[in-house]
Amino acid sequence: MARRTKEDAQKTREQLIDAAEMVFHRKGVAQTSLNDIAQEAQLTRGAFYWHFKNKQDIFKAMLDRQTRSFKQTIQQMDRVTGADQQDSLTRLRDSILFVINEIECNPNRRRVYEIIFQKCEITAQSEPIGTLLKENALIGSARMRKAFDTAMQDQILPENLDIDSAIVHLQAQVTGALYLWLLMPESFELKIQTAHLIDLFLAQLPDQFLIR
Amino acid sequence: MARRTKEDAQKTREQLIDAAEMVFHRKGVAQTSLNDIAQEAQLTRGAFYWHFKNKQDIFKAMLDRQTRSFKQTIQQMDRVTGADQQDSLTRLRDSILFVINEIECNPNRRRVYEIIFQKCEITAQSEPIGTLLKENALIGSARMRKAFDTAMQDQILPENLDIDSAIVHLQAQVTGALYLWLLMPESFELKIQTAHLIDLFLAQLPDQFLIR
DNA sequence: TTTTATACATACAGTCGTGTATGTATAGTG
DNA sequence: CACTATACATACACGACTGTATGTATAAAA
Repeated sequence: MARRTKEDAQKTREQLIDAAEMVFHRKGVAQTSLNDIAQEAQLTRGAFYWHFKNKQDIFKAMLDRQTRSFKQTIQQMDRVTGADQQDSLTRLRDSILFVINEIECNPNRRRVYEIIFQKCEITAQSEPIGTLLKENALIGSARMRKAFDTAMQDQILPENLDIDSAIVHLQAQVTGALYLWLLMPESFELKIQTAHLIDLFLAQLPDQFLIR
Repeated sequence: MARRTKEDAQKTREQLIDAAEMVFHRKGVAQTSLNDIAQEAQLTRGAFYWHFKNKQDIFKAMLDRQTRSFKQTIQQMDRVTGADQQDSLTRLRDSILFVINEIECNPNRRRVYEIIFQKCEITAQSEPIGTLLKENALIGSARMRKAFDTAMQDQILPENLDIDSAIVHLQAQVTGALYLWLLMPESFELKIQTAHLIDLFLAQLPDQFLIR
């Protein structure tokens, strides 16, 4: 073995991240040694240290890759769904269900989400995972807020809707369903129940959550 | 220092569990060494190994203590709430809010729940945490099922209610709210929003979730 | 009162993981 | 073509943590 082309090097970097994902998922982040990752990728720690500073670094790289890939997928979906003219609430519904479907059916995404929810520790010294989780939650609530705002402008929702409460409720429902399903996938059908959840929520939205 | 009475020994055991709780919460379970725990308790690893087999063992002991204490607290609450005759749904509502209030306001419970949700890894080789989480979820859903069943017998709920769906929805809502609040306690008021959540859910329960 | 088991503290050995230093074949560069 | 930087593999040094062995003062038992 010896020096490869730049493309080869990029490939081994990806291989290392792939391997990290697998081992993190199998053993948990803390219980994974750099040797575990290198072995899984059929490489040595020499290759690892060439591409990454330490475990923290590859963990961050893994999350970054997932985030970027997911954002791209969602953008593609937005372009498709945004094209046909639906009301903003239906678009919100569809995009949430799209995300849920991605996590359920795309093994890579599911693996990373299981790592996030179950296989890593969120502490001050183990950033950036805590920050990332909060950012993701904020992105989600921002999207919901946007949808509710435009729905109010379009007279679909009443003026005196308590948007903040509505966001908390919807986000809690979706997050909780995802969390429970990742913990016990056999206990219910994620897509069906989530769809049901959102539909009921949106149906009652105009009547409930009113201020005063 | 030397040998103490049996009561003293029991006390040091509790001190060690207390210390473990604190350090687990601060650094995460995996990043905590047995020396960390002993130091936090103003003891040495000698004391630790007298009372516990290893980190796994004290982690389990910590969870057991919490579970037993929580069950006791809930039983006391049940006796009080069970005394005055309310319908089963209101009792379910009150007991869920009681649990939520305990986790929010009792620092020990909150700490342990933050450990469970954020500061430990759920893997096959790090049992019993995964099993405990699933058991807890099952206990919760069993309580809900019981409440719904008696409510149906009391004609408060219609016969053709889809209990399984209803349980999933309610549990997802509560779990999600708790998860999000423990992650971002500043983002919303847990008790208020959870109460709102449950009330809306119960209000729509007779009309929605019907089979067919 | 002597003895023994207890409840720890201290000391030691061994393992494992990390980070770095060094070696090396080759792709790229002038 | 010689040369250099790259992309790794290998080797080494070090610390940290674990588990156990041993020491010890004292509560409890006899």
